[in-house]
Amino acid sequence: MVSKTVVTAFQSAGHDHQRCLEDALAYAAETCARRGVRLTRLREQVLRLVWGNHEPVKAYDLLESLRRDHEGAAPPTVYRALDFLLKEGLIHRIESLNAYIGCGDPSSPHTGQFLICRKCNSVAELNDPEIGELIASKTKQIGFKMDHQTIELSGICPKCSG
Amino acid sequence: MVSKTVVTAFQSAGHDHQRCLEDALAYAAETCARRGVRLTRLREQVLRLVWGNHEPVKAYDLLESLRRDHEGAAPPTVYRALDFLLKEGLIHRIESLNAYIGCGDPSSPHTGQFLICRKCNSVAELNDPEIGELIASKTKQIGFKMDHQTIELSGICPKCSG
DNA sequence: CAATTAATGTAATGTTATAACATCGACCCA
DNA sequence: TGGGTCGATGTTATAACATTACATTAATTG
Ligand SMILES: [Zn+2]
Ligand SMILES: [Zn+2]
Ligand SMILES: [Zn+2]
Ligand SMILES: [Zn+2]
Repeated sequence: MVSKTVVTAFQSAGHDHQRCLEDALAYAAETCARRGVRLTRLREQVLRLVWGNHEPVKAYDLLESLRRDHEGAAPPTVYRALDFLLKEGLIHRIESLNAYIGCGDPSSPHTGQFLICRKCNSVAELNDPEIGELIASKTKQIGFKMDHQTIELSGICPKCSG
Repeated sequence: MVSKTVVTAFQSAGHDHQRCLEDALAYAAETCARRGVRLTRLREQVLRLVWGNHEPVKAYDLLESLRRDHEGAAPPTVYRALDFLLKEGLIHRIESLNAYIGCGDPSSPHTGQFLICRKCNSVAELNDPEIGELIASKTKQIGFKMDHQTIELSGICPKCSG
């Protein structure tokens, strides 16, 4: 998969999410295999839950879902899986929501630029190099050595404003 | 005060923070008076504590400080004051740190772009129109009606890398 | 098959934030 | 000046988010 500016678009009505989900899981499995890290049953299940839709998911909601077929799940169960998935770039954390969302392109590490619809809660992810580079150059000008960007944009998505 | 790109710079060694603090408080008082809102003793005290230095401050640290001369302070005491100060644009919330920092230019509402040093914890605030407008134009292109930006950049400040 | 390390289980606790209702105090207007 | 109104604060409890610490189990390696 080649790097793209719109990593995950706002989804249209006809979106085949079952397919979208299975693709993401297959791609994650492949990515982990290539890297020699273990996408265990538990981690895969959490990833599947995060990918349940295109909305950010909260840790304790994941915990509740997880408990449906994983009786002993506790907060560390979820947070450890999330830490792994974050580290491998399979999901992103949305700081302004304390929530997590699947990444459509874990091939190369990136921080992403998130468009969050405050009406329907859906999220699109950009990885726009112009934005990243403009910010990098502006911060460099004032002597700042940037190593991470958090960019979260709140508003109304095309579907909700249409 | 005219709008500036670097709202709050990284501070140099000789920085007269006492002066900086008093200016900010005076400016806040003036701004509130102009708007007809009440910068009460409590709110001013919280603002003073947030402006204690150029590092983000956590709500429960504020609470602890506040209790030194305000015996009955409880979480709502702090959070209500913070809500007021946020609404009036006198402080900003740093989402990635769950912390709060004074705004050097509350004259016009803005969201700010924060440079956060992960070594010394100091923060600089930009309000760079090029960044804001590039992001606005990119998001508009895909039909997103943006109404709020969260931009938080982590790295090493000039003082710490020098 | 032991030894080692990674992953998960389990209990407790720490940290951040809000809800709900009571009281107080500033301000306005008879 | 007294009473009404509304914004601000007090107070108690709890919700929501996250980590520590230590025990146990599973995978990997020699
Ligand atoms: Zn989908
Ligand atoms: Zn991504
Ligand atoms: Zn200062
Ligand atoms: Zn500001």
